[in-house]
Amino acid sequence: MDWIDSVSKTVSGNVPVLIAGPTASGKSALALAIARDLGGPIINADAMQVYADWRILTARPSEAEEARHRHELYGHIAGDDPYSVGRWLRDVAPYLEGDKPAVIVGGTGLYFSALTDGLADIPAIPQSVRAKADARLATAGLNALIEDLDQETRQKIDLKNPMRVQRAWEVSRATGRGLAAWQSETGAPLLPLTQADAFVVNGPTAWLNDRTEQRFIKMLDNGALDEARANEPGWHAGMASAKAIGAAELIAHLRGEMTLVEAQNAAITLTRQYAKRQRSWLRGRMQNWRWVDPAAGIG
RNA sequence: GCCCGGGUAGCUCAGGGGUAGAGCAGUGGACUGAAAAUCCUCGUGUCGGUGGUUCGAUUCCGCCCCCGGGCA
Repeated sequence: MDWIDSVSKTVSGNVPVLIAGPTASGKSALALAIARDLGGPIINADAMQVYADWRILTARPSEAEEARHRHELYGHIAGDDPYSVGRWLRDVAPYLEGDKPAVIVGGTGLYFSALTDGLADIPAIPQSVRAKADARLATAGLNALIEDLDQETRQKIDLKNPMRVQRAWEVSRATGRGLAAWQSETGAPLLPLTQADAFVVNGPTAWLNDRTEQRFIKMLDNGALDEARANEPGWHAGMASAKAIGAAELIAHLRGEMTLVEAQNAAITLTRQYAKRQRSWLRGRMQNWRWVDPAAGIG
């Protein structure tokens, strides 16, 4: 009996199953086994796998896999359509109701935390406000954005982080209220942790790093370059799906700006760094989840 | 064999008589709508070896070893 069977046995079958973990940890295989047992759909909780254009590069389930079992929220968003945690929460909500429990699996810690801890009910920010923020940042600088914030928000966020500052600025500009005020009114979560079977799949760093490397090589074998070739014509670095690790590198290679080996090495390093950030999030915020180590057996 | 350049952190390299520093990699962390994003923290290493000069050498000098390039 392998680790997947061991873990599957501990699932109650009455509540949704959550499976988080760093890339290449083996969480998809666990999700498939559990979903088959329970009969419910597999729901994506990965910020990049929602995009349609990089199936191979983002390690999305193949068409064959999707034919074998029901998968939702995979590749349902166009690559140039900005997505967000908020949209994801609205997307998952219907699947929490089914009579057969859903298995929600992915590597985006923020999505899971928003699901089980709640997310402030802030209206969507119009593109025009994002554009204004971009312009102000470019011409007046980060400090100008910071000066526009209310005191409470200024104390709450990381002022050295341009994205956090810009987000706060956009919220205040678009809604007339500070981000901190909104967040202090965060409502109850859609799915409290107590009403789910939650697992973190994680192995030793060296084991994970090795799998990360093997997996990228496998992606190339599976046609990642053809995928890049297909995406190249309309591709631009600013589009939402361009953040998929390896996308910019493969495109650069196709355009003759780097060798395939360079592209591969860069992508592998980027993936390793990403997995480290994932581990950091999981260790910090998923202490109450059940930790499973595929390299050692059940945790 | 001779001449020139170089041998300094895992890698690429800067520095320079008072025992050394950046970038990258790596580490730990933060993160409530861009999150595969974004941001913060952490740098002792026989400064190739060995003799000498000096109060003191990784830094100057001699010899040796290795790597480039050039001349034969």
